[in-house]
Amino acid sequence: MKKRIPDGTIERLAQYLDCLMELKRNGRTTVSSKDIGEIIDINPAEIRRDLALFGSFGKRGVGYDTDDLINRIKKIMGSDEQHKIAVVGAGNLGSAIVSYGKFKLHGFSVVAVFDNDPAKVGQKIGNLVISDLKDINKQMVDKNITIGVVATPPVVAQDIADMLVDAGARIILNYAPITVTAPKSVTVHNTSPLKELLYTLYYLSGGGKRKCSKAG
Amino acid sequence: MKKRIPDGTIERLAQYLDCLMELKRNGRTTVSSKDIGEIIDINPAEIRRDLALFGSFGKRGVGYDTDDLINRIKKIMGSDEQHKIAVVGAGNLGSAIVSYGKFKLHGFSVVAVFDNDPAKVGQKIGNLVISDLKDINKQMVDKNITIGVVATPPVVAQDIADMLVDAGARIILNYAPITVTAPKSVTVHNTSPLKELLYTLYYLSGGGKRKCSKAG
DNA sequence: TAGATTGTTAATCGATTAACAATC
DNA sequence: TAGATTGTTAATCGATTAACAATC
Repeated sequence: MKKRIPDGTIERLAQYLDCLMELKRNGRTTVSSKDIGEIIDINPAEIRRDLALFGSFGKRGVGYDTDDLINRIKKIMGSDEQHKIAVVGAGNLGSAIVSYGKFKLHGFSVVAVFDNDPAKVGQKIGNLVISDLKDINKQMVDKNITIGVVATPPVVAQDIADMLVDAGARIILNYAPITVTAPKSVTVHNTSPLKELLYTLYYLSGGGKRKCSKAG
Repeated sequence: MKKRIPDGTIERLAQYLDCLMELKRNGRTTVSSKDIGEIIDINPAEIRRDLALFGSFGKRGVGYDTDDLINRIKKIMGSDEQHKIAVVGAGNLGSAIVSYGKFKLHGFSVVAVFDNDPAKVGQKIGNLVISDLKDINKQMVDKNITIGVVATPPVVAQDIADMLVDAGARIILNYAPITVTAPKSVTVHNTSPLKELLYTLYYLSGGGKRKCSKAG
């Protein structure tokens, strides 16, 4: 099982998981690669091949046990464990992320929000109290937070990312409209509505026709 | 020039553009594929190959004229023209998107925000007045809006997407935590913080080490 | 001219798909 | 047993990289 895992496989795994959880809610106890493939428009052979990279989870002639496969994929992705998130920036974007409901389903929970605006510190988003940015180090260490979300204006985004890394973040998810960097040991994901728009735009302006739902 | 353009090329084109605009701000009037490649960590041959799909924009022995290449790529992507955006949902997420500063640089402008909450209609986000959702059709047609952004709770996201399509949207950018669909003639991009997190998570939990900045 | 860098062809690499024996 | 579907190998397809002649 020490094969190299393609990036594409990881993206698809997240899709399979989403699809399986939906099927589970609908009461399906067993699924085949054909079922999944039809729903998310992926070749069944590719699904089996992706899964085979990690082991052999199905029953020939039958398919996969929905529950079992969900747990397997969660284990592979690491979303079987609890992961704690700190959000920096309590503006509109930060508030939206804190309130985002689907994290819990996948073992993520936002346990801290920081801002440097004294007017905001002490206020609440949902039932989470906004903390002063200067407490970031202490709180992240105390609460064992591994994921940092940057939701600040672009000028300070890199500084915030650095602070998060110093405080022990292993993943940085940056929503500020600028690319931030971090040491190799930290996984940085720079998201931006702009990139997504530019990407889709090409297909609008005569470029081509296609299904469109990339990770990210 | 009627080659099939790989999806990867389109993603990279957006990266090149970002990089070139940065270089331009720094006063660079000429760049080589090697320069760009070093900055964004992409093989120079791949950059030249990507560009060659659309024409021949450089000077041998010299490189590319920064301004010229920016304009070429903008033209290819369609971001040389003005594109109008309507945002549905004037909550935290919608507000964040409306306030997002980098759109203008690339020819996008948010020209309408809708909500169905009477308390919000008439209020302002920045200097844009929130309109009643029932005016969506009229406004989108009148203003010739082609891009619709869904920033609503998940339960209504699909309905909103349908309304946007009816009103003439050619691109739907969905930020609600559910997958929405649309007719083939419309490009849908479903974004979700969750997908991004799941994707990066794998690399945290022992999966692998990598640079990480996919489109979207 | 000598040096640099393009545009493009050919070689490599990796990912997707088809096919099928194994087996439930 | 007959039908279905897996796991996996082999074939296909596409994308990346290396190499280099063209040329600024």
